[in-house]
Amino acid sequence: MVIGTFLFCLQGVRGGFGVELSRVKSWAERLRVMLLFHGIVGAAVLGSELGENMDGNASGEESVSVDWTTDDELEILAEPVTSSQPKLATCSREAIAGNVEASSSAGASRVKLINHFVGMGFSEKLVSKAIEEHGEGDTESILNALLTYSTLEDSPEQQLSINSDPSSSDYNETLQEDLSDMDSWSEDEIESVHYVLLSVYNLLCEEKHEHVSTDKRNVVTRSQIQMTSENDKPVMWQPSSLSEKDKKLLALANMGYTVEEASIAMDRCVKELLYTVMKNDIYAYFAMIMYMECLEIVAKASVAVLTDFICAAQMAREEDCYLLEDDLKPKHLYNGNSTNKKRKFYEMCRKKNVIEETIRLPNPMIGFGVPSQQPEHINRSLPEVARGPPYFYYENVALAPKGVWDTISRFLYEVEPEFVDSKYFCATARKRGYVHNLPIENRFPLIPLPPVTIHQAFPLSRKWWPSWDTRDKLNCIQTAIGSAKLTERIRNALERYDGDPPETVQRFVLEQCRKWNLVWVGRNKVAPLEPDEVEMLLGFPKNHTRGGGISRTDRYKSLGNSFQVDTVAYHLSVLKDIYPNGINLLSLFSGIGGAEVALHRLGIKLKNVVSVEKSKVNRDIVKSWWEQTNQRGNLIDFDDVQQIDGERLEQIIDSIGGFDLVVGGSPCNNLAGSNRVSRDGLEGKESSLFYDYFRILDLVKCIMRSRQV
DNA sequence: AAGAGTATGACCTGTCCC
DNA sequence: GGGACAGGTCATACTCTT
Repeated sequence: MVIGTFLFCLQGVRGGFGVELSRVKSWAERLRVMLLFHGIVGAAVLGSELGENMDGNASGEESVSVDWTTDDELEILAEPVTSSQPKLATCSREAIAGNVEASSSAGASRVKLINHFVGMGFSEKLVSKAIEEHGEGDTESILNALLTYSTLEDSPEQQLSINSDPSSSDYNETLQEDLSDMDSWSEDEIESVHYVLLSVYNLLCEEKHEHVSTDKRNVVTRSQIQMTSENDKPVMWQPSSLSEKDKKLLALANMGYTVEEASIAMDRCVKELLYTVMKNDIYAYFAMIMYMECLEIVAKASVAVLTDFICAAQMAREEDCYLLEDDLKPKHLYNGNSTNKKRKFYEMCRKKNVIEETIRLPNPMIGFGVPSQQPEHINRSLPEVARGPPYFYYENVALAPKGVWDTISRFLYEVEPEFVDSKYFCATARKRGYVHNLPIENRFPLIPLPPVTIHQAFPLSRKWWPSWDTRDKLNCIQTAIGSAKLTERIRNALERYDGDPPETVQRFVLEQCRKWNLVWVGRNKVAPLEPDEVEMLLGFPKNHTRGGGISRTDRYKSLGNSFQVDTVAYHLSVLKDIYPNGINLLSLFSGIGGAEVALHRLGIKLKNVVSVEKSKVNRDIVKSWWEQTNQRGNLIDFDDVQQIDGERLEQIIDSIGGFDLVVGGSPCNNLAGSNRVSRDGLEGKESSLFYDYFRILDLVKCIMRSRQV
């Protein structure tokens, strides 16, 4: 049974090395099956989320438009629900539960209890037996009994008898197919896959021990695998399949490391990589991609890399504790010591070429060109799957933690991000990455061209601008402004001197001016930008965010989170010729409507705009702008991207005839360098909404494709 | 209660120098 | 090549004021 389940998964592992969507989707189901099978409740929730997130249908029904079951899944789903195999039971929990309910003559509570355990992956027969032995009241004893039964069934002899059971012939066929497929695997491939799956499994067991007592289950630990005496042979792992690992351990031992050190290092190598995958709140696609990366990395890991891990492990041991040994809370990845380790880990991997070279930011940051400058070489070829319609346009901060843009690009159909600093368009810097499938020829800028220097933007400030402040561009506009206390301190520091202040004072003042984007508004007086000045710099109409119940602080916040309109408009300008009659726009994370304003200013008619924005204040700003600009199209707004599921999208697409453009800049909170508290990367609370952008975009593509057929 | 003010680093990159 | 250094960053949590 266990062998079958693992082989079932292994087949997926092998198929999952690429990023082809159907394989990833297939994988999610496989992982869910594995997790459910092992009764790891919390992790199984993750597994089930994988499926739900993929078709955007939380009810668990298959979306018409998304076919994420591959042939082999369909085969398994078709298997009889009365099979005694937990693997089968987990494929359709609802179906099984219904079957159990219908066939059982027990009372309601008993049916519920049976459903509960069947839903965890145990067969109805075993569950009934366990309940009879332990009564309905003691669920823990029932669970332990079920786990014990499973352990007994896992022995090869038992496995044989189960497989010979006529009622499980379908399962038998599947298993044989899996086995035959394995014949074509290389030894290294099998070894790597075994090893990683084992690590995932053990890690899950460690993390979830509060739910399931591991000592009563057939958990094969690393120590068990290393046992070589006859009595201690692992139940489910053939020693031959681990020879490569043993060779590595031996090589490390020969280099003077103890077997324990080598073993721990190998464990940590995988655990470090897999840590992110194991958090329950992580989104499915990311988890799957990370998982596949782990497999690849470990498969490629050389002895030299592992020696580095031993060094890291030794260093870690000298310190208080290692995050993955003692505490698996996410925050530990982002505090002092662990971040250093993480960095060391990445550095080591990069040195050893274990991790592929990450996307690097261009210098100058002009993407595929800005009005005043063109890069020397443009190498742009879109993968077939990425081509529109619909066109898509995704934006986020360029200076995100390492690896974030690689992930974003990988999800968005392997399209290379275009990194552009808005200082080439206006008087303020704004380094952003844009992933889009738009043509890049024949772009044109918005007219009139905005001021591109501070003095052009704020001519009145020239009078007060000291010669030693050499700035001609402002830094990135953020969500908070410099305080009055700070500007007062600066004034006090400068008023002590008649002429130019000493260099130390100049340096202090300049540093603060750069940090807080202060401009000179009088003799010795600096001040933060006013909200309307920020609106102008970012390309919005004056007073765009003013009034209607929005506070000054909120204006800064909304503007700080917005697009730079001229930059975005330059990229979107190519749509004007493609859609002379206007476009249907899906705008996710609309904010104050940067994309809408850009398209409007380009003269591209907005036929139907579906706008999704959480902040009511921002939604009101867009609504107000929509009315003031006398738009003739329809503005439909939603407040949460997670409400947008396949069904709703189908309705919208059927009524408006499809989207021409899907725009979105997902939250950057957990990516932005200014965040000192929760710069958690793409898996952060807000920034993980990127996966909703991808989910919705992918749904739109699928639905529109299905409508064309 | 809402708005405004304030203190709170770390990560990443580029540059310089040895 | 690598170490030191400088600059820049779509923020957050708490406290104070109105």
